[in-house]
Amino acid sequence: MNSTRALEVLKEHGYKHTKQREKLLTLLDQHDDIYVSVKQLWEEFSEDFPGASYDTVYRNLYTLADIGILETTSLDGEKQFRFHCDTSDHHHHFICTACGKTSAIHLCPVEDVALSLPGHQIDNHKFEVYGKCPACH
Amino acid sequence: MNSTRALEVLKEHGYKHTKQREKLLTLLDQHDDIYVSVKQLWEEFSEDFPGASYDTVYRNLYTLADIGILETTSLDGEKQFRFHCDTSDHHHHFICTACGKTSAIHLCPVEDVALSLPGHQIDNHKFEVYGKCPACH
DNA sequence: GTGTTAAATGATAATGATTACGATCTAGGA
DNA sequence: TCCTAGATCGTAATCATTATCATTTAACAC
Ligand SMILES: [Mn+2]
Ligand SMILES: [Mn+2]
Ligand SMILES: [Zn+2]
Ligand SMILES: [Zn+2]
Repeated sequence: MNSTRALEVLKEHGYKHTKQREKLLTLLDQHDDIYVSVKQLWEEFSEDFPGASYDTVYRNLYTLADIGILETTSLDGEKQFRFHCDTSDHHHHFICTACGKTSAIHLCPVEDVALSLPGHQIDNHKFEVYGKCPACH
Repeated sequence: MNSTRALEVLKEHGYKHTKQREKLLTLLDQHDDIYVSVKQLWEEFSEDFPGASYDTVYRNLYTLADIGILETTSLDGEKQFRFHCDTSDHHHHFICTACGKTSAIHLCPVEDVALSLPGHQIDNHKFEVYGKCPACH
């Protein structure tokens, strides 16, 4: 996923094309494969839009996540955002706790787990590996 | 882990035996294998200690987690606590989103993942499966 | 291009979880 | 019993998230 495609998806969902959304998507493009917090995006956003409402950044990030453009995780009780992966296969991520950079993990144990939990209805799951990426350690 | 053993561990770490801590551990005993929020524990706690400080419950839960008596997770941005499992084997949990009840998952993919991530330093990982337990669905 | 309108933004405040702090109380040892 | 470090209480600060409403603007019809 990238900002150009994201603007199309926004339009498909009936959302307007605003300067603010374009800027936000550009920022997300610059953090490719990296989880970024609302606060950091708002700070970078504010350089172009001084006095921008925090809520505008916050609300748009949640909108983008809602329609599948972004994916999210929570680190230290703070929500983080990044473009949704393009690959069609189900996978998970290694997340660098220093820079937020992610690496794909093409291995998911949830199918095997389901077999070992008879009577349980599995709705979703979370598998994340944390550490330092090659550049950070 | 249970309240009796927990009181011993507290003493081993130089913490005092207080009525409040005893009550808190009793409450945790009553929620065996179930994740409970600070708020819920504080409400139950307040029945015996009207006007109890929220901070007392909160601080003690974090103390107990620090010294390995409790384990924690975060659901909807709210921290949840339960007694640490007695089993010595590394494992993960299915968590019922209706009642908090957990079931052990004796399967961890992190070793295999490490092999597929050369150059990455792996510090920790999270694997949780969510859904409805047999009693709730 | 002009006007219309629903959506988006800005400004600000409310909420809820977490954390901090000083005064008071108390467990546990001398 | 007395002393004191640690624990609790009462209260407030902090931080992320969410809500509200007046103002602005993108998209569309004319
Ligand atoms: Mn990916
Ligand atoms: Mn367990
Ligand atoms: Zn998976
Ligand atoms: Zn594991």
